[in-house]
Amino acid sequence: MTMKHSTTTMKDIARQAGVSVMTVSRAFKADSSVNEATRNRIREIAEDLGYVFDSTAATLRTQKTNFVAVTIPSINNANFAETVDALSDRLAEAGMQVLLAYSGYDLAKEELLIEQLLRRRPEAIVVTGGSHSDRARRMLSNAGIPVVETWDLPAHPIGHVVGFSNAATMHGMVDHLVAKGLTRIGFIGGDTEADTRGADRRRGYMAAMARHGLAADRLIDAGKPPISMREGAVAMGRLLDTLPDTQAVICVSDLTAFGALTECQRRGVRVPQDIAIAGFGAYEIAGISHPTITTIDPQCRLIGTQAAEVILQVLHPTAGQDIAPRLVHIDWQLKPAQTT
Amino acid sequence: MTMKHSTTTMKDIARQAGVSVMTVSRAFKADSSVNEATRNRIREIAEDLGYVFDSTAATLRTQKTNFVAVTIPSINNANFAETVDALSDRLAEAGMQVLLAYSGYDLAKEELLIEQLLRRRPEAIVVTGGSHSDRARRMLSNAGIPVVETWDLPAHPIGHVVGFSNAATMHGMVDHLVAKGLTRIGFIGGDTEADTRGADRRRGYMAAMARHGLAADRLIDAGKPPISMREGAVAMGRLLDTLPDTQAVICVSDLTAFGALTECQRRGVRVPQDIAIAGFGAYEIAGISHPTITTIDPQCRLIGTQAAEVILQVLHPTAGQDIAPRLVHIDWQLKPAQTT
DNA sequence: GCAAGATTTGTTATCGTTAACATATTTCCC
DNA sequence: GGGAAATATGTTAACGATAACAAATCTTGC
Repeated sequence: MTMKHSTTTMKDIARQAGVSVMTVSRAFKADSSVNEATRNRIREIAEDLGYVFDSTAATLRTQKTNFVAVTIPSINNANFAETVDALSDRLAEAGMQVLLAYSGYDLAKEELLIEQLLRRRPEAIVVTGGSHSDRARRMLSNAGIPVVETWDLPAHPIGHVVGFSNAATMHGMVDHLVAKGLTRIGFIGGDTEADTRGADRRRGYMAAMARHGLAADRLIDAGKPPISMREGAVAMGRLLDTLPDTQAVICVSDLTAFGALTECQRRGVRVPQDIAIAGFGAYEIAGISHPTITTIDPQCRLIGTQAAEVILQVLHPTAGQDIAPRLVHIDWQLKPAQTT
Repeated sequence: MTMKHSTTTMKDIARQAGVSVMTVSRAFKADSSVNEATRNRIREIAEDLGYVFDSTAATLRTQKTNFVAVTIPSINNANFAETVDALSDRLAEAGMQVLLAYSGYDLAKEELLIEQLLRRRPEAIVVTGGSHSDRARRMLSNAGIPVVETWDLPAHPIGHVVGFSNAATMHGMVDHLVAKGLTRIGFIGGDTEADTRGADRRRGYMAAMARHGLAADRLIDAGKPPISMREGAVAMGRLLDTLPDTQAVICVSDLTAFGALTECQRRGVRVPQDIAIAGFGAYEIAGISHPTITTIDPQCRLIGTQAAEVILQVLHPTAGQDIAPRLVHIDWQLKPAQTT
């Protein structure tokens, strides 16, 4: 219980305990051979001095940081939060931590983040999506650590992949709606450039409509991602104003979809009788709103645990395991709205 | 464009450029005196070798990490996400990064996180809430860095505080409902131990009811936090089953409140005519659901920017500024539901 | 052309920890 | 009781960067 501990080091403890610094170091390692009495004495003195282990120094010497860097587009997104949560949980079991950074759906910012993260020498890096700036791709390739791209199936993966085809989910969704006899189907999404996964879904919608011989011309651009509930409501208003005969609308996310739903409720448009509403992400709200929202469950947590699994396998390969890039396909599921 | 860069260091660049390591180091610092031609040559070689600066080593030597540690209860919470986002933005302007960790509403886990974070030698640490384990408090006090407690007004602050009284917000809410002539007011919240802010709100509700001479006996325990929408719906079901004459219900968060709202809709209970619903947090859903939800806006982003401001002031005190612990009061606001 | 000052580069030591090796002490078995 | 094995501790050097100081090179004005 002294003050000014900011600078307490193993040296101080060693002096006080009358041992060498190395013995102190060993006293903190579980498996090392130190006399039990000595170890306890050292631990006590450390506690007393308010000692906090300096992992910076240890990292420099051992070249092991024991953390995995993760980039996501937004911190305020339940989908990515679940993936990160599952990832952290699984990695924590292996004694590793996650260092999280978010890009704000901006590839230039992502590039910057990746550089900053790599400077801290992570053991592996997980990025969301398969679109990155050229320099970001180069840095990732050269980093000499496992790279996992998630939430996407990039055409030219950098390293490992744990994801699904966003476009394919929209094929599934369009098929589902068409099977219900709906043909005049719209799409509410964001600015194509920024949210690459959203853009993929939009393309998937268009391709799927074409496959059914239907016009994919009921596209509402709701601005820069992420598209909020409010923007979803505004977009729905525009759709109802301009194309009132629309029978169904697919939204880029469940939050957008919920906003759209509330706009219908405000206008007295009945859902799903007058218009069906679908989203993406299997957010809690999709299953509990009244009425519920048809959605795609991308299995957020599974993406996280699988990414962790890939990392652990590649970092600690057991005999006979190849070190080839992994490509893990995540099976998304369509969850229809409850027809109560 | 060589391979195996995992170990490229300034030494390698120095050798290739025919200069000393120190010159390489200087070539990466903006203000240092290096011949422009030399600097460019070094930068080129670095790029060529795929060099990535090793901040671990720099940190050890300079004793500056340039990051602030932050703990929040949950990563999947828009309120905390906004606070962290605002905090990051402001700190980024000053060239600092945020290292985020979440405790899962578990004080034992928070203690562990705090220790792990301090080992990385942050310049400052921001924690959510004012309740911590004894050892956590001790570690924070002894850390020798600025400590900011947020989202609360602790009776015995560790260092600086940027927050508000959760109990006071509930006084405001009860007053608001009573002013509308409602007296049979319930509360849906979580397990008292785990979510200390939620517990404070619950206590605030009870005190406020007592102040009005009303019975605070319509308490529904919705389980372990965070209380989801679904749990809110279930809790509302129990309230309607057991105390159908309840006129208003305050929920521990807007998400809980929305779940409660949907349960009313499923049962044909009219909101707000039959029962009024209030929440907490000014989540987007509170303002857009149909009907909207009365809520408390705790000014999440302001908490973040103010916390950043405190940290920057304390870390770089300008002449004449005291270094006394700051106590920043955040003015929450009650946002009534729209009466359309 | 030369001293004084400015600019550029180099040398050495160091941050706090730990791997690798060396040495001292204890245990244990025949 | 002697020596091999096991246990406990110490010494040295290193991880990759940079602060502090030293030295070399270049400007500049008279």
